[in-house]
Formats: sequence, C-alpha cells, structure tokens
Amino acid sequence: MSDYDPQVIEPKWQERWLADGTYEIDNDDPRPPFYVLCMYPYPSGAAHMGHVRNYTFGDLITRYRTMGGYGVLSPMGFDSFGLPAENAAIKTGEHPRTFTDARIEELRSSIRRIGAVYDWRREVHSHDPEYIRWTQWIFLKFLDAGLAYRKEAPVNWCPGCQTVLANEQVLADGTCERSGDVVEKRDLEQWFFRTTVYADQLLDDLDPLEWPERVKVMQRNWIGRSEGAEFDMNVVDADGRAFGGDPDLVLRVFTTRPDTSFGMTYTVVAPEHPLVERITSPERRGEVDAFVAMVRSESEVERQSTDAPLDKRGVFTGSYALNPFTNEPVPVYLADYVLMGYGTGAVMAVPGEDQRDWDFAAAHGLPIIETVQRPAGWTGEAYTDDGPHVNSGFLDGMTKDIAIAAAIDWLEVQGHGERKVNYRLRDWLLSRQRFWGCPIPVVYCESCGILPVPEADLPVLAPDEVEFRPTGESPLREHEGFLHTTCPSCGGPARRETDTMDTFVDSSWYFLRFCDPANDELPFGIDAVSRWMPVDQYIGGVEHAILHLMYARFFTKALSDLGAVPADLREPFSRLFTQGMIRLGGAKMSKSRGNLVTPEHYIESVGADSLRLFHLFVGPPQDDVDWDDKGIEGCHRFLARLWRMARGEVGTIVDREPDAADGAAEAAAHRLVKKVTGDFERWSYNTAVAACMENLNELYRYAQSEAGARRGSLDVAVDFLLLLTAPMVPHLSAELWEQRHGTHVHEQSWPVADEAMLSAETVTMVIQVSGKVRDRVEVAPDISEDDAVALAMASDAVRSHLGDGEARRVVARPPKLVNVVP
RNA sequence: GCCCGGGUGGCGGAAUCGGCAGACGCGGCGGACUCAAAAUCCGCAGUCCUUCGGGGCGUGAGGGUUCAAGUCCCUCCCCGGGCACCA
Repeated sequence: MSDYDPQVIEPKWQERWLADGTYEIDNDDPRPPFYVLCMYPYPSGAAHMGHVRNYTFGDLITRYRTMGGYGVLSPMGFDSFGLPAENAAIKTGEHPRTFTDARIEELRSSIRRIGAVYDWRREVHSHDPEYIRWTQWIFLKFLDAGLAYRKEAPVNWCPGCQTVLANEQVLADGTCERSGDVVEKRDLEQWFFRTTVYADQLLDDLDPLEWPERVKVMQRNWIGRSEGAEFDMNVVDADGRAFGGDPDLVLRVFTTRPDTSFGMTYTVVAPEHPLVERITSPERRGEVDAFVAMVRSESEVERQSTDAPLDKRGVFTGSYALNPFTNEPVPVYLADYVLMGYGTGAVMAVPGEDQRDWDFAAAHGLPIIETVQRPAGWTGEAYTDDGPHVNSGFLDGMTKDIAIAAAIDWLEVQGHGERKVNYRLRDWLLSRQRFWGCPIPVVYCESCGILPVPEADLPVLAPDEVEFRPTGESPLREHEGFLHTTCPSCGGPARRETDTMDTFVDSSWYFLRFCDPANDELPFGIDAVSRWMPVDQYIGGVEHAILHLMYARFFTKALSDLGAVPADLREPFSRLFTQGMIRLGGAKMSKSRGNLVTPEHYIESVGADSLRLFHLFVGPPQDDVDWDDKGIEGCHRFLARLWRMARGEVGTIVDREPDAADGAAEAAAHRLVKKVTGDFERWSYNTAVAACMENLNELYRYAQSEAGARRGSLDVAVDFLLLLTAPMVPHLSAELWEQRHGTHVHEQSWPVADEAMLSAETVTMVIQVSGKVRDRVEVAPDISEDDAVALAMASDAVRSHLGDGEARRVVARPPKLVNVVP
C-alpha cells in the first residue's frame, strides 16, 4: 500500500508525455483536425495563477478532444518582445535577449509542471530571427498593398514609456494603460496600418462567431459605426453674403440626425479645425485666439474631464453658416467638445433634439426649435425619441427613419452632401520608439524616398552591441552601424528606420505560424493554414477583448485578401472563451499589490492535479475566482480518495453474480459518463467535478456496505471515473490507469454511455397539492398518466391536504410530477 | 448617462427546456477508530415553530402571468464590468 504522492507521479508522467511525443501532431495526421489555443504569454518568469487557470482549461480540451478521436493541434509559444526586458536592460545592462531567454526557460518549465501538454516542436518566440523575418515580410506585403503607410499625426506620447501609443492603449482618463502617466499629444511622423478599411467587415463578421456576447459588444462599441449624412454649408455673414467675400468658403458637417436639420440654430467647429482662421471675423479674433490658445494648453485629460460651464467652453467666431434646408444663416461657434479626429470636425447643432446642444444653446442664449412633436405631457428638454416631424418643411409629418432617408435624398439631389458612415475606429499606429521590438524594414533614401528592404535582405535585425541608457531614446537611433545603409534602388547612402513595431503586431499572426512553424520559404504555407484554421477554441483573458482580438482579426482579413491565407478564412477564432480573473481578499492578484499566491507552492505541497482540479471546481470558468486554500485541500482529499478506491483499498470486494446494488453502481457509472460529457461540452467543469465527487462518494458507500462491492461492477465504475478525470487530473488518472491496465489512459477512447443502462428501474415522482410538495412515490419511468394520477389521489398526504374538498384540477407530468389543485 | 453581466445557506457555488431550491466542496456539529491528536471513515445540518406526526417562511425589493416561478413579464434597489463629449 502506498499513499497518493503527486511529487512522484507528476514528474514521471510529465517526462513520459514529452519523451513519447504523445501530444505532437503532424500536418498529415489522419484524424479530423481540432485547433485549441491559449493566448501565448509574455514571458515574465514563473507561471502565475492566471496562467495556470488558462492552461488548465486549454489542456483539458486538448486531452478531451484527443480522447474523442481528434488530431489536436495544441501549440505554445512566447510573446517575447516588450518593454519589461528593455527596462531591465537599462537598469542592469543585461541584453534584453539573454534576459528574455532566461524568462522563457522559467515559464516553459513551470508550464510543464502543471501538466499542460503541447507540441513543443512548434514553439515560437516573437524575438526569434526567423519570426522577425516573417513579421517583416508581412509588413512589407501590407506596405505594398497600401495597408501600411506613414504620416504625420497628432499622436499619443507617453512620457513614462518614452514612446507613442495606439489610441487603444490610452485609457479613458487620458493616461497610459501601462505606466499610468498622463499621455501627451505630439505631432510626429508615424507608421499606421489601415485598419479602418476593414471597419465594416470587422463589425459584420462578429455576428456568427461563438464568442462571449460582452466581448462582441466591446468590439462593436470600439468600432463605433454610425450612419448619417455629411453636407456643406456656405460660410456667410449675418446678412447671408459670402463671408469675407469668399464664395468658396464652405463648412462640412457630419450628422446622424439629418431629419432634424430644420432645427439647426447654430453650428460648432473644433478649435483645431483648419478653417478656424478664415471663418473668424476681425471683431471676434481676440476672443477666438484666446479660446484656441486655452484649449491647446490643456492636456488631453483636462480637456476630456473638464467640468467648466458650457458658456466658457465655446466662443462665437463672428461668421455664419447657411443652413441649406432653410437658407437661413446660423452662427458658427468653436467649442472644445467637438473633436477634430471624428467626422469632419464640425457639427450642426440642433438643441431641440440633442441634450448637449440644448445645454450649450441655453448657456449661450441661442434659439431652440422643436422639429419632432413631443408626446402629450412631455416635460423634458431635448427630445431624442421618435415622433412626427414639425417645423420641418418637406419633412413635416414624417417619422424619424423616413425623415432621415428623405433628408439625405434631398441633400444628394440638391448636391449639398450625401449619405455617410463614420467610425470611432482609427487606423492602428504601430511604430514604437523602442529597441526591443521587431524593426520596421524600410530605409530612407535622400533621392528615392521611403523604400522597403528587399525581401532577400530580411530579417532586419537590431545589432547586439548596443548601450542601454535611461535617455528614453532607442539605442538604434545612435547606432551608426545600424543606421547607415545603402539604398536598395539607387545604391546611394540611405538611413534605416529605427522605429520598431508594436508587440501587438507579433501576436496578430502567431496562431498562423503555429500551423507551419518550420516553413523557411513563407511565414506559413496556405495548405497548413487551411488545414488548421480557424482556431476551434481560443482561450484567454478578457483583458484582450478589444486590442489583440481586433488586430488579429484585421491581420486575418488582410492576409486573406492578399492571398497569403485562404480566401475563405475571414476570421481567426471561431470560438472564444474568456476566463475569469483570480482575486485574493477581493482584490485582483498582482505583484504590485503583493497579494500573490504562487502555483509553485501548491504544486510542491498538494500537487499540480489538485491545483488544476481546484481551478475547475471552484466555479464557472468565466467567473472571477476568490482564492481559497481550504478549497484546494478539498480537491486534494477527493484525489486521495480516488487513489485508494482505484487501488482496491476501500471496503470489501468480492466475486459474485450481480445483484441490484451492483447493477445500480454500474448504472450510476453510465449516467456519470453522460453527465460529464455534457458538462465538458458546455464548459461546465465545476459541475462535472461535482458529479465525479458524488459518484466516488456513492462508490465508497457501495464498497463499504455489508454486502461489499462486486469486483466486476466496481471495476467498470472506477475505470469510467479514471477515463472521465483523465483530462482534468492527467497525472493521477494516468498513473492509476497504468497500474490497473498497463496502458496509457490518454490513448483510450472517450467513454460512451450505454443508453440501455441510463434508464433507472424506478424514479421518484413528486406529488404536489397546489404546487407544494406533499408526497413522493417511487414509480416506473414509463408510468402512464392515469396510473400517476391514481397514485397521487391515493396518497394519504394528498387526502389530508385536500380535506373534504374535491380535486378541481389535476396536472400530471409523469413520471416527474403530479399537481393536485383543490 | 448608455450598454452588458450578476444578486440563492456562515462561504464558493448547483438547479441544462417553467416542474423536488440549496447538488458538490469549504467551514461547523456529532459519532467511529485512537491513551490522545492528526489522518481516515460514517452521519447531521436553509430558517423559524412544533404536541416530533409535521407545519409556516424562504432565491435583492415590490407587483404580475401560471396548476406550478430562482427561472418568464413590469417597476425599483444594490454590486461588478465595458463605453462615455463620437455629433
């Protein structure tokens, strides 16, 4: 007799899976393909609980689908570019590569210690020269297709990170999502990917994806599609004459409510609008200049979080815009709340039907016209709901949708403007002024301009002999050897791009490289991609709900259109699961909070299987988890009980002809197979574990009963239990299965319940009076409605609750329930 | 403000299609084993009342639909998340 000792069996099986290549998968594997992927981690050192949780789910699916007969692709790699390595280099002088490689070693081995299995032959690192080659290759394809471009733009500059950030990396309060510093606006030449050309597809293609609804909602909000119209207004003076004598001076506005145009009483322009100079009258110049200067001096945070009164947030320009619908001039204002980066940077204001316009109009004493009939009893200010239009010329009497269409038609016929869709989504700013990233493979030639590095010269690698100093400048900028090159076109002197790519670029295609990781002619072969993609199950944290997923979707669509992946591959991840966070004492676990519990601690005490089981058992996988030491002990207790049961150390085991109890034990085993399989399919791991615990409790009672357990029946039950737990607690199941059968549990087929064994001899039928349970009887599962009613009426409990009264009505749902209504 | 989730014992949670509320685990209590403890095994347990047969109440609050509601509908409260001058 030997006790359950995870410290012995876990290393044994981890080595076995690796040595046997159990989970290595070839691209010509005959089994039907299934691609399961956990978001590849940034290598920050030993695995933390979030990793364990993620990889426990992924590993369960890998093993479950393998036992189900699939050829499962389950790869792992490392998102190995990023700021921490560079910051460490500045601090210690250690090269980011050696720093990163050491952390990859650490993380890889701690992932192995939780028993998660992968085809390690496919491992990729974003900082590997081969990976860099193909990231750059893709960049050049995008550049060639016009999907990558360079422009000067007001960008988000983080003084803490000393780099620009994508819009997505700036939080709503105007701070950097990494460092928390207040982000500044700077005008710099930067590289962009043209994500906006896919805005509609990124939005529409979300619909059929089996993703958590809230992730889809976040993506839709981020894309922020809004339909409306754009139209031009002539800028005039108060009398309607061309402003400043310039008849070509027009202001273009975007609106989602062209139906309310008759109610426009003023118009508002962003302070950064290029026409500000020309639409300002000499008398208003002083105030306008002061206002623009004030807005400029404000940081993005101040501007966004201002609670200044509205009369201070806008200024009259002295010019007017001619409302094409009424031919009436309306005053043109500047206001800080109008954003230059959205639409045309100018809006028409309709205070009657827009609350913000109402507030601004009230503060500036501007007129308010109602163009939508208010319902009786309406007491509010701006009215944004539907209703018949009034004071609106040819739109009078129409409801909103009809009026919008009519207004746009009119604009188009008159030549003032047209239907227009706007998006909140912006192009992806991908250049970073950092060293530890994938270099952008272009050169600048005095005479030829911006040129791509020829494909044959890829990869462009950063030099090793660089000095890291806390100047905030990338060491590449002053590295003469790297900087100077020759122009691939004219052969003259040229300068290399020193910016590197956002690390989200690397993670936007790693799932494709996993399909064909050794390909040295292309980033991936189209056949390999066609075989595995899209990913059947993607698993990761909800913190990537917007950025990573949006970028990966953009890459997939772009690569599909460029012919690098199959034309019908439009989405990378058909099913997505986002796991909950781990909290300790109500707060998110993190190094900075100092409330970390480390997986290593538990692996060394109760073992990886107990740790995995706890993650599965503690609650629904999508919910946040409160860490609980006691809970993990309960899981360990269950495994120790299973160990003793499977080794025949519980109760008495005899050989005999099967009796009723033996049949019941076997029937329970078949019901368990059905239950656990169903629960796995619906991501209900906590109930699957509970069902296994319940089953083991029954087996204990069975084996410890006076009559003991029949060997054959107990074997059936225990073997099923080991097969069912094999994806959850793989070391323990593998060890016990080997002890009992000498074979590998993970090479067995997933068990199938015998339908004939599922129907019990009798079931409990509930008897209610007025919906309250008053009695229970054991009945045959196929009892007739008449028999069920007769049984109910014969019940003493029913008769006493009925008293002298008659049953007015009887609802029978045999064999589950009969409800007698007096 | 808008859009999603969610609110069930002392705690984590279960109840998959409107049909036994509280599975399973933790913690608690009792018993067995033991000189004793740990470990292990067995059992009890929503809450209140009880003549010990049982009965009342109970899934954030209030209303409704139904023979029957944690589950469906309406109003509201609270918690978590996302978005938020996007015209």
